Amino acid sequence: MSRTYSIRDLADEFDITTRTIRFYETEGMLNPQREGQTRIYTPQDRVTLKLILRGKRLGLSLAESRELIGMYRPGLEPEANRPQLEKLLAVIEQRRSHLRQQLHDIERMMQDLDDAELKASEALAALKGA
Amino acid sequence: MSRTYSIRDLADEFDITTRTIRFYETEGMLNPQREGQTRIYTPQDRVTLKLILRGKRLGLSLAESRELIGMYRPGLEPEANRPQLEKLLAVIEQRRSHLRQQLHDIERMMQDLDDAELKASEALAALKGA
DNA sequence: ACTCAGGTTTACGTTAACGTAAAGGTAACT
DNA sequence: AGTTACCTTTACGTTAACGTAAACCTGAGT
Repeated sequence: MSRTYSIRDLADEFDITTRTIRFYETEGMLNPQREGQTRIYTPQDRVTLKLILRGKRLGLSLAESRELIGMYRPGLEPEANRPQLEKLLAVIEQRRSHLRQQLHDIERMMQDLDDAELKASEALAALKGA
Repeated sequence: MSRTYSIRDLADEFDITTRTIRFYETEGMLNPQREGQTRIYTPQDRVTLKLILRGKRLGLSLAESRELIGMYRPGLEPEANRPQLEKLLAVIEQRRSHLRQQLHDIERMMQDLDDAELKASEALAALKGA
């Protein structure tokens, strides 16, 4: 019922190359259906791709993204066993702490940029005045 | 007057290898003094290194960090010319927008992690109950 | 004199994440 | 039939940011 996407559809929407999408497939992150040779992507695939790219923007490796994305795949061993789940929680906590560190860095960086911008525009103003 | 640092001091403090520090030097980001062969680092150098690493945590390339750090070097052409300053402001604005995007991504990621954590601990609880 | 723990240069190796051809299939115009 | 516009696989190339190893110096301790 729900619509499907060509590889170009997704490449254009997310502003990446088709090569990139095929690469993610060889890395086992996507498994599109085939119509003959041609790849056909479901909305599910599209969501997965979106998650990969979001992770990428945050500096995660593909391997790391794969770990996190694994959790969003329903029906992939619903009765996951305890050790796996516990490891999962650990990963989550570690990731969260990483994000906190990033937030902190961003705050300080923003502050530094404020200072820099101030200095720069002051210097510009001084030049105009001269 | 102010103290100095050996390459090991800095490597230990920031938990990186000496190779990394030397690499940053060949990339023109550090210029320590020499005492014979041996490198001697000033507090200034230490700050520069700190900025490099902060940028790295945020996913900046060394080239990008170098651009930003250039602004913090006092006495390096105090009467910087207009085009340079204007480009600088542009870089800052672009960087700021990138950081905003990252903040957004982090928020959504955190939210997703919240959901995932909930699911995981629910699954764990269910297992314990069984 | 010897060792040893630091430092140094030089240079080749490595990994991730794709880029970039090359060579070819297929469906649809014209 | 020819060209256009997609898609495909295969495979070698590339860049950043270091790792790793070899071969060497050098001052401090024994």
